[in-house]
Amino acid sequence: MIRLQDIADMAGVSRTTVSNVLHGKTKRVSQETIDKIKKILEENDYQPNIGSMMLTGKGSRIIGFVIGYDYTHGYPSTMDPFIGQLLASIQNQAEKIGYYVMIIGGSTEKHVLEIASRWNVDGLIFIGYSEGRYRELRRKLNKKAVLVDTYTLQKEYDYQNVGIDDYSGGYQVGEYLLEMGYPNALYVVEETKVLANEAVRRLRSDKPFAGLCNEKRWQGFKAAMEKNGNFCSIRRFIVVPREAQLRKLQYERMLPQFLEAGALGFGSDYNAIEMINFLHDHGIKVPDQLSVVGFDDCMYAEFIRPRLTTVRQDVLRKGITAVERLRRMIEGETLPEMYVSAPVELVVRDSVRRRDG
Amino acid sequence: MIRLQDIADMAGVSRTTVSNVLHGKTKRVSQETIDKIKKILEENDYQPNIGSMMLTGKGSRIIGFVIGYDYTHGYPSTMDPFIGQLLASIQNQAEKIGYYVMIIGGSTEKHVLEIASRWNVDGLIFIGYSEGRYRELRRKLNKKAVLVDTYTLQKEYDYQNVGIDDYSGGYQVGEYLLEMGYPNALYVVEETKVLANEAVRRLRSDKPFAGLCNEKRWQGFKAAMEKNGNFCSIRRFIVVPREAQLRKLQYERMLPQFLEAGALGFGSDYNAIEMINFLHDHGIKVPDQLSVVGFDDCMYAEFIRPRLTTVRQDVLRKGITAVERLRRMIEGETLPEMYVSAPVELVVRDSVRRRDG
DNA sequence: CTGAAAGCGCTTACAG
DNA sequence: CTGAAAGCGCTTACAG
Repeated sequence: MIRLQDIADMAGVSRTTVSNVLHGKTKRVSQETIDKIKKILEENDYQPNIGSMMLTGKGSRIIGFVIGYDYTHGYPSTMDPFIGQLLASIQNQAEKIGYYVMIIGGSTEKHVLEIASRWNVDGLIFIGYSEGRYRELRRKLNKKAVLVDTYTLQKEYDYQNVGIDDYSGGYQVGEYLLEMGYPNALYVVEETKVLANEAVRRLRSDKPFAGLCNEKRWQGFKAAMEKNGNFCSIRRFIVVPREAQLRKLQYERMLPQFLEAGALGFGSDYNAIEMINFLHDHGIKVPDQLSVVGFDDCMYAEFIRPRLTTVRQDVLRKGITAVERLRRMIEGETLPEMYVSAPVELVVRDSVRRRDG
Repeated sequence: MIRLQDIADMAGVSRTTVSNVLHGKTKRVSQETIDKIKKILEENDYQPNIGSMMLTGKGSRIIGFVIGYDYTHGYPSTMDPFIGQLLASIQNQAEKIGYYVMIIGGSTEKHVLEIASRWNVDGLIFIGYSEGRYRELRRKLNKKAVLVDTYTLQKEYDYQNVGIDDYSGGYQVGEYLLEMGYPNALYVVEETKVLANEAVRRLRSDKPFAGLCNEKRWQGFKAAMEKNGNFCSIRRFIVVPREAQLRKLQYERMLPQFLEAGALGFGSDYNAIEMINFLHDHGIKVPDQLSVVGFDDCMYAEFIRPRLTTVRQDVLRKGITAVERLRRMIEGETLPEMYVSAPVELVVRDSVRRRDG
């Protein structure tokens, strides 16, 4: 490794001057010296030692990617195509702007805290964190942060939310199913820690609330269903267990109810695909006997037969935006808006059939 | 953050002594002092500053996870369920033993080199690297390394390969298809950089070779097909493009050939699933008209209809083993074997039908 | 048995 | 306009 000292030697100046040029503190350095040093820096592809940077409190250029849940759909989270794609996108963008991504298994706050302070990360990106959980952490950790797919009520400017317009996504699903003749369609979502606790309580009271994306989706769905003056009861919001076996059991129990409703909106493609196969195994034809809509438009949505009607979100863009916003915060900018929501779009394929008469 | 100095102050000793206790250099420290210091260390949950550790050349506790390809199946690699699961497993295990995982987009060697030396990583885990590419890197970078799913011919002890028994996997597929009445089955694999270049050349000459897992699988497949004295030509090894559109074109072109063969073994579940749907769209029934076998047993293998017959590999275990071996190398152990291959097992489901007569 | 001191590669307030 | 020196938190050879 080439050191600052080496550069200084080559240029015939002191380390101080090189450092000053490096940091743009060039007010009182001659143009000649600047040019000379810059050239040498270039030629030698100088990279400051990270250990030193950390020690001198100049940040680490590390972005911690905190995954708030260990398992989704009963599999390790990073297996989830959505998380995988998001991570790919974040990693890619970070690399482009000279940051490094360190993965933090975020299931326990203590752990996040420990890694973040030990590594002196410059910023954090959270996925799968509720506002409450984040605030808990926030009190003990003063870092720039971007939350992905978390909805907040309070207005604060030390963190940001990057998401998609989940409400609109849910709304589009609701509207479409209504139009296709399913005024009693259900909305099915996999349980998260949040949903399992406080959120459900708040949901039951039909009051406005914040939480994870799935709840927003339901709210949109509900609003669409109610647009002609009908009431869409909270009972049509079905929360199913995270564990695959238990989920299957619940599906079996609720099958008559599903068939009566005629159509199901899902919070994820994964669950929608799972349902399509579950129904296949029970001799029930999709969409002839039951219509199904997903969310995400993951790569398997086009694979499954019938091809899945779903809501497309641009995960790659989400990752890029998250990194970009975080970078700006790290560099000291104050961003005007708290939320960034990318638009979503219903992709109609073959898993919904218009109800007769 | 609590510093070494703070601990020393509390114990009423010097930093040196604390450091000595920390590193087990306790030959000439009184038991009393040791106990006292250890207790304080515990109580304060002391964690040495990483920047200092890096600066004093004591390693970084970083494991670089190098992903050798940007895209698989035309999607970002970390979206691939296999990579995702492997990453999850590595991350988990690393966290358990106090290491940290940094992702390195490994498509260019220069980049890997730069990050590895700048961060002074303790070790590297490579996925999707050919032996040739790794050796190239190896000359400029002296780090402990574990290669996942790369097969090597040379015997060296400064790196390790962790894989599954791909040969056996291919063999099991070949044997099964033979037994089910398909002596002319084909083996279909997605192109990699290696396959596109040197390996194909070597393959054509039917000589022994090293490369990525897919080639081993084909070798096993071929051996099984040849066990009754028949010859299995290299022409039955079909390499298809990485780009989805091109792949589809090739499938269309080769469809008559596929149907004549009656059965296809695939190098990955992804490609097998893709084929099942491709066939569905062309009105061809699986397994009635064409039998299909996958590889990996990913979570979608049970989802697709017909459920996919495939080779199961234990990806989680692979990740754990990779980290464990790397740790031992980092700690200075010399490991006796170069290869670790986990066994694989054919999982028979519904995508192969016995050929009549 | 224990501690003072030098050094890792950088930054920055300060002196010239 | 430029550089000598102190300091970040740790390790380690060395002196006592």
